Amino acid sequence: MDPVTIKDIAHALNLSTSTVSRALRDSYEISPETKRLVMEYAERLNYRPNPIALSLKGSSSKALAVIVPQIANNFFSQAINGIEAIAYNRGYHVIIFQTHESYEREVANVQQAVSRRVDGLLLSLSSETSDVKHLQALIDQGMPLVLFDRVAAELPVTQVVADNFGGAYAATSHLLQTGRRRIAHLTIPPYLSIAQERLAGYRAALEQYGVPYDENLVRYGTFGPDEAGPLVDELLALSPPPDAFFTASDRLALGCLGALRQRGIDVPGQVALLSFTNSQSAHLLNPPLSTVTQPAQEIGQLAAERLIELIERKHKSTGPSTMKLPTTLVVRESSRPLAKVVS
Amino acid sequence: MDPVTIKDIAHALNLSTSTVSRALRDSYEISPETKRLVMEYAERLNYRPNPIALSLKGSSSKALAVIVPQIANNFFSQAINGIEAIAYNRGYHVIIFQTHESYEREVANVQQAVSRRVDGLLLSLSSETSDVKHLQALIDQGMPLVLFDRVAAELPVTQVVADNFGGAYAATSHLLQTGRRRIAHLTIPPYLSIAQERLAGYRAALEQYGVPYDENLVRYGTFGPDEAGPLVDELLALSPPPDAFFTASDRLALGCLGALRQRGIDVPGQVALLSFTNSQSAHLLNPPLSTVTQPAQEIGQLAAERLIELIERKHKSTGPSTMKLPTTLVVRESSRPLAKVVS
DNA sequence: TTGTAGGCGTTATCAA
DNA sequence: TTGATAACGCCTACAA
Repeated sequence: MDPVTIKDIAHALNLSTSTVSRALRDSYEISPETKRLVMEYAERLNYRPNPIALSLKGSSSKALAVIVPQIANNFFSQAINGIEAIAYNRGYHVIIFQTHESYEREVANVQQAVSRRVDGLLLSLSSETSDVKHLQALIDQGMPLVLFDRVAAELPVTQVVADNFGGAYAATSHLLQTGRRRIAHLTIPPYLSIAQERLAGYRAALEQYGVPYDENLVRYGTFGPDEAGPLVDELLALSPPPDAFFTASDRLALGCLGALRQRGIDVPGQVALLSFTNSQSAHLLNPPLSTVTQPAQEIGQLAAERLIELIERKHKSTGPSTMKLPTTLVVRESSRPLAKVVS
Repeated sequence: MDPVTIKDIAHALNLSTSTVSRALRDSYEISPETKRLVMEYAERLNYRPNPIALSLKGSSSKALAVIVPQIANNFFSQAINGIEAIAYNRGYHVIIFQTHESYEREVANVQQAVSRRVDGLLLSLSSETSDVKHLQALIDQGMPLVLFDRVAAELPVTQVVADNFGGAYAATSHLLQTGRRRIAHLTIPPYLSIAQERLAGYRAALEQYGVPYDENLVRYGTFGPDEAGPLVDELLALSPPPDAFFTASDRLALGCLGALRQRGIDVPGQVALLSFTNSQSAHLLNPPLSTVTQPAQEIGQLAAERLIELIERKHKSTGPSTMKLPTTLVVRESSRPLAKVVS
């Protein structure tokens, strides 16, 4: 049972394809009688316009591309969730691409998305990406584009991010307030906008408390497997060693916590641990992990909304802007009451 | 800068579109000289065939649809990861659809996938789905289809699953071996194949140990938020109350653990907890959670491999089959050494 | 060895 | 109010 086409309907009803096409789109130039006939028949045969043909014809494809480094990552899977929710409501489909943190794959994915004639792109940069010419080209072509989370401020497009500076500032401040002075920062590759902002927030808090910045305390992970252990060892070998860890991701936090416990270090007695995270089980960890949470789903939703706005009324474009969503600091150290601070 | 088409190349080189088309496909009937000319020019202009036109033409679209209940779920995001890896290597793209556990959306998504002319579908049933006519129709149309994880044995298609029976049997046996006798089973909706198989494994282990099956000890969740608490309360109100919980998912395990701790119940002293899970941090929980792990990524990979096989050589189809991948029981109770049992 | 024509499903333009 | 035709980008008989 091949899909029903306009041609089938035209044939069956002894009409021309153009008449059927117009009837289906409820055109004013078709008689009510013909419309009824066509509509009913189409309904009965469960006619669905072929989106491929529509795309080829040059109108919209009703598809959005989402390009992320990794799906199997709480932040991104939650963000995609938000994107998909909005897209679905507005009649768009979502085609997902993963870059696996590779610049090459990012470029290839962008090309593919374009040749698939998506109506717009949502993108979060790979950690390898420092050159954004491929995105500039996209913008020059007039392709609707919204960046989220890992963005490139120099690009004239809408960007949706969490308040990474504020979150890192709040996190570091909290550690300082509870008496920590040697705060290690275990973070993600330094090209990334979010890494830079978090580092800036961390430094700002240190400065505020008159604690000198020590670059030895900052280490960059690479998304490799089991990378936290060695980095933790390096940090513990410093003298004096850190009395707190501020990590920039779920993965680093879990790796760090595992490494610390394996080495018999009391958390948070000897060393405190606080992390950016989107994991659902931070409060069930041993010890419960204090966290800075990004509103992943909301970021996805907002980004998708902006993109669809851009697509559907390119003319009255309000121009690019950067949207910062607040992060939430949740303190879960067993010794103190549960507290929330919104940055 | 509009994308370059065959027509552009033909025009520039004073050739016909068919000659260019054939030259690009390295057809034997084109002179080496012309081929070189065309190839070089195409290269220079960075020509890429328009996949939309190709799809419309009726050949393959080089796209696969993946339909899952939820992306923001460790099992599925890891499975998609595996799918995407295989698909990418074989030159396919992945279009992802979420059903949000809704039968209606599942049907709609299948339709959409078909009208997007995907070359094949990978699907994991929604928890609402009991009627699989929409899939039977797909099969009748000759559309390549592979089911994974949540499958429907009655459909004559390739199915890729974890050994849910074996995993549940191993898990329950372990709890019985450690002296538990009132083992509650907190699981997912009963329509799902995996729920049934896990229940069967649970029952088989009980029988093996001569422990009578008590249906009061089995409760079904519905993927709602915060649903574990009430279910845990109901179970604890039984007399005698359970001395162990065997949960069927990450979500239920975390909900259950949270509920138990909130109620001041010692885990695993008073009540043991063991779960099917794909979370990365089970060993960092308090207490470390013993788990049965599904090879999510491998399931995705295998399913994608099978699907692509099906697509690329429909003729010598080897017929539908069910593939069961082993699960792994990891015991992490603080009182005993780390052990692994493969089912 | 190369070119011409038709078609995939749809819409837009122009004619009837 | 309806129909014929061309076009989107590509491929493939069939003709030259």
